[in-house]
Amino acid sequence: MRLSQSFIPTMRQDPGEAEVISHRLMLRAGMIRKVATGIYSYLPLGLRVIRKIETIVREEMNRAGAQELLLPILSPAELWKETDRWDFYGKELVRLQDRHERDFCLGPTHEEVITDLFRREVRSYRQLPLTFYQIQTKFRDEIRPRFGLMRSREFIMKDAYSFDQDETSAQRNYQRMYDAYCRIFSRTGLQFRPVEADTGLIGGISSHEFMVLANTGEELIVFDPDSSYAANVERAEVVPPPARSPEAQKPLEKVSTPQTKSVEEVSALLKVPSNRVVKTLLYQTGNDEITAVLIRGGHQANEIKIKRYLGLHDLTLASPELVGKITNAPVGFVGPVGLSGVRILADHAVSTLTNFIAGGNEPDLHFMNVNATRDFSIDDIGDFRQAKAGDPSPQSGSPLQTARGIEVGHVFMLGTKYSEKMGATFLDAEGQSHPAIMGCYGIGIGRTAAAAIEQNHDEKGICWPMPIAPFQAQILPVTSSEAVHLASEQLYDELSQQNIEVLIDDRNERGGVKFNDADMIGTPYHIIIGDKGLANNTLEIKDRKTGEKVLLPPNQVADWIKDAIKQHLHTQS
RNA sequence: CGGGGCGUAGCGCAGCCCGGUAGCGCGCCUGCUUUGGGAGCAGGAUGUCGGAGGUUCAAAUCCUCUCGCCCCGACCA
Repeated sequence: MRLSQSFIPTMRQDPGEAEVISHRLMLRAGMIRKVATGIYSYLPLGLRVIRKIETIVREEMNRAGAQELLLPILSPAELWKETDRWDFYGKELVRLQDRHERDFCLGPTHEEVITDLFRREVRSYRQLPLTFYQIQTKFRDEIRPRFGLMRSREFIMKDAYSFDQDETSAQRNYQRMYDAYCRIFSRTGLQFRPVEADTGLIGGISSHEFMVLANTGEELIVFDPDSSYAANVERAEVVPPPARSPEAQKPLEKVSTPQTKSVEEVSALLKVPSNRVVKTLLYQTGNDEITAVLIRGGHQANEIKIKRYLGLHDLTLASPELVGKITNAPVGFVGPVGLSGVRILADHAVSTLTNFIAGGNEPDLHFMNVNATRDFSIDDIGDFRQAKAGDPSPQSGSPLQTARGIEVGHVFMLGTKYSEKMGATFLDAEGQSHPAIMGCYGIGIGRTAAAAIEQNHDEKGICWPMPIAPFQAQILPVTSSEAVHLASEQLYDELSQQNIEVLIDDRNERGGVKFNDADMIGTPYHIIIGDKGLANNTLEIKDRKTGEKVLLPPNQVADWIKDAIKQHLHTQS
């Protein structure tokens, strides 16, 4: 392709609107332009990357036995009402009416539509298993779209849905998708890690997220350096600490703690390590129901675990007013001693403590030497805190490490949630009717492109991994002599004929401009053609990522490039 | 939705506090010279100052309302 005739509007300056690297570089390299918050146009260069990722996804989905189809973007409210998601999905679901005032929504995901298709068409276990996928534009009216394609409202997603007749087969299908995802992300050339993920209220079976590792990632994951264990912190299990031989219980004591609310303040004032202080969080878990959760100092409550334990999908901390009503104390002085009419949950780490410090339920008061059972009673003990670096791995016991990641894919066992509600059943060999067992599997295509940039860039621009680079090689005629022009055109023809995706910068620009644009666009190989080199009968090939330079006679360049590309595509698949 | 900030030329910004009719850099157009890491000189074009209303002889500037955008917290591919 000729740069002079291409619409690749690069920007010299950083646009003010963009904060994260991938967003900035996508704008500056002329890949995308914003239309409205969280809504972008894909310009030619950006679309090429999107298409490359889609191609890899498509190939691997097909290889895994999934069949491509395309569902409508608009879907009727009736389907969503069947699963209660019309109400449950909330404001994220964009609703609209047609001219007859019938309700529709823009599909944020397609369980309802695909399940509807299934129930209309599939009757027998002989037709199973089935896995469908599509690559389609989704719309979710995100609370806060940001970071360009990383979290947009309109986005391209590959979503797949599997239907199986029994657990075993469903598990096999899940594994097949899991493996396909591993191949997909390996092939994109990205560093990634599958991690155990929260299954939410649907509960149970399995869910994994695929994280592209990047310091700017929004997700925090923990992993075990000595085993395959890795999990989203939201999900990561905390192993209960070993029981300690209890200290002798000391008498309960009141201490005055004016103005000391946080665990840090209390531990500083009383000169006691923070791991002997217990914080008491009050959650409003029903209209008239309050649940207290006890977490040790230095630990963080994990609301997802608490929600799961309580079987709730909303959990809100009690308001300061409410806290005052229940405890006669402001927030910061709440404790379990003397707390009445409140269910008390304790994290494992709290349950093994003796003689700890807790709020006194009066202003400016704490208790010392609190002991469960003697001073108050715990209703339930469980895993209610967030895992952190250094916690023992559930698999090997080694200290867990943390990393940041960008969630680019998610595989999820749905079970029969949708098939039951929507009556998507089949008849087994005995003529018995069963709901199909479903799984769903998503990949954010645009987010994958963004994640690739987060992971592969330097101060000059993008360094695309070969498999998803918009072009494989870029020719930079860097002086304006006729000889350079001829050599460039000749090489361009040669590479094009060999099906190399080559971009030639045939603009009437100075060398510096071409160098900088090429670096920003991030084509893996730059072929620099100038009078200096031609005088020695050489062209210069530069590896964008490593900066390594190779000088070669013009007639050897095409072969060299071809080999290099082959190697890149090969080693990464 | 809560908190913070910003809307002035295609892009990045100054001007606003203290009202007097809009400026800088980059880009763009023309010409000449240049041409291996964002060229030089000369000339030129470009603005409903986000929108509406108000105060005033006079509003980018002050007041009210509104719309849009960005950043920080609760969602998810």
